[in-house]
Amino acid sequence: MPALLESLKSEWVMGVKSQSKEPLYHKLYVLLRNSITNGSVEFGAQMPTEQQLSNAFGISRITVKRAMDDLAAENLIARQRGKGSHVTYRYEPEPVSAPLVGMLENLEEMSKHSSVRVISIESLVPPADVRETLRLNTDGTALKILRVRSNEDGQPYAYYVSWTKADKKRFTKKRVESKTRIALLKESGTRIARVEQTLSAENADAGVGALLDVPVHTALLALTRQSFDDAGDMVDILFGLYNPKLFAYKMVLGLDH
Amino acid sequence: MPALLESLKSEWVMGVKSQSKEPLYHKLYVLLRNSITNGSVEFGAQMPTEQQLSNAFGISRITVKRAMDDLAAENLIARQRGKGSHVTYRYEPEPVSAPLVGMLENLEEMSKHSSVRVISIESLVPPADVRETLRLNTDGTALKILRVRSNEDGQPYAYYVSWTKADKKRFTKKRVESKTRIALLKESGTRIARVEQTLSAENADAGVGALLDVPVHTALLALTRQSFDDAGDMVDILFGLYNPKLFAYKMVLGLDH
DNA sequence: ACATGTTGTTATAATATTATATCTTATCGA
DNA sequence: TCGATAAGATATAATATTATAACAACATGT
Repeated sequence: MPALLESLKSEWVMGVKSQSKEPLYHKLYVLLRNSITNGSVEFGAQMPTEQQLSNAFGISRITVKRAMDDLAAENLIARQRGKGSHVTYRYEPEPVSAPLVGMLENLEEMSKHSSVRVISIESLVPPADVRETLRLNTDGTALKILRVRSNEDGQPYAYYVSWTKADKKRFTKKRVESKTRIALLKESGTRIARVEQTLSAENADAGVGALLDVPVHTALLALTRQSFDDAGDMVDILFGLYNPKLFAYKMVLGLDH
Repeated sequence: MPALLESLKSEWVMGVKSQSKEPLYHKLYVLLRNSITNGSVEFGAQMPTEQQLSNAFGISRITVKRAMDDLAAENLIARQRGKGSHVTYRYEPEPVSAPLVGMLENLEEMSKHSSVRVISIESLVPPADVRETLRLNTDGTALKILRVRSNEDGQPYAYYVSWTKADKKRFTKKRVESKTRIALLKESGTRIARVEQTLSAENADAGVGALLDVPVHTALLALTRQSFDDAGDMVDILFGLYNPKLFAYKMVLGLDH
């Protein structure tokens, strides 16, 4: 038996017993995918045949085929009748990314090179943590705005949820897409005097994953920005999630000591 | 219609159209769960009844029931015939990240409330990307240090990999654990004049996950810190991964305009 | 006791998923 | 051209999932 097949079989008998519930074809798919993406099987090399895997693992060829088809659908392998399946994925030790860098100083600059799509604007009852900090109008609602920001290539890189203590009239879709929320607040007489920001990280859920075009569970850079007016009252809170492949937060510090 | 139900309905019509494929009962479950865990519905409050949700959302009561049953199975609500379903989950406004650390100014402060464990110190040939930016000594090696930082409760919250252009003699395990790397560099005559930091996010792999005591794939706050001396040469590069549950990066900005 | 409101139980139809077998077609070397 | 290797196509049986309906049982106020 070829060394690769031997190695896979060994992993298979381990993995099958531990992880349960998932269908066979999917467990096999994951196993094979890992062997490709971690470089165990090199670019261009032939995968074990359906028959080989079927025999070695004791499952039907069709089930193996299903897993292989899934790999092909992800463009990890190319399949051909009579020839076999060959790896089309090129293993790169470290895919270096050159993300768009945002600095505090040039938030306006940033918006020049990107566009915003407003998903929704609604007056809703906010979650308790927001409700507590934001002082609310009589009906207990605030303006919830969902937005996605994309770069010049049309790739979405940021997802925002904001809660604003403001009038719905001034915040039409059009206006929000063309101006910053801060500017709109200014119009209605609210001046932002202080901003607190917290940077953290969060996993993408299905919804955000779809909007930012990243797989579920991708690590995203998370920003919470609380804006306060002159009186020290919070008038706006923004939660942002950034695709780290496309956006990173850079700062330069000068030291004296 | 009650405000809460109104609010939920609004979210429902949004979410159902965008997110696809998942079964209705699960989408509803997620929607309701969020409204509970984020505190929109308070502890003890009565949930909308199955009939109400069924009518408002245009799905069968049984499907609603399934979602509610799932909530009950998670002990988020208690259900009772004739009475209704009531929230049993107590919303806690989450004590915002314990070590809230700002910038370089209070790095020393931070180290007072935490401890460092050095995993390894080695002179190695760094990977290509590090090697390029760091100007190296004759033998082409740099000092690679792996560390884990824990808070006062012994919980590990940061994992560091650093590459330093320095003498191994000065960087013994003991010394690294008691002093900052910056201070040690200072001793050897290297003064840090400028620092560039980039914040991003990264998924925990198995190794880091074990060290930080988080599940694989947890989103971690990722920091890259490049330190430059007077001459503008980079003398140190640090890659840090932080558990966002225990550490967040906070900054306060005053606005003039 | 009874009407009303609310969840629990049981049954069921439609569809999707999972794993299999059988037959077909393309590739390539002898 | 033939035989050995591969993957593709079609069919199918057993389950699981999803969404529904109709009826039963409990809680509460009048």
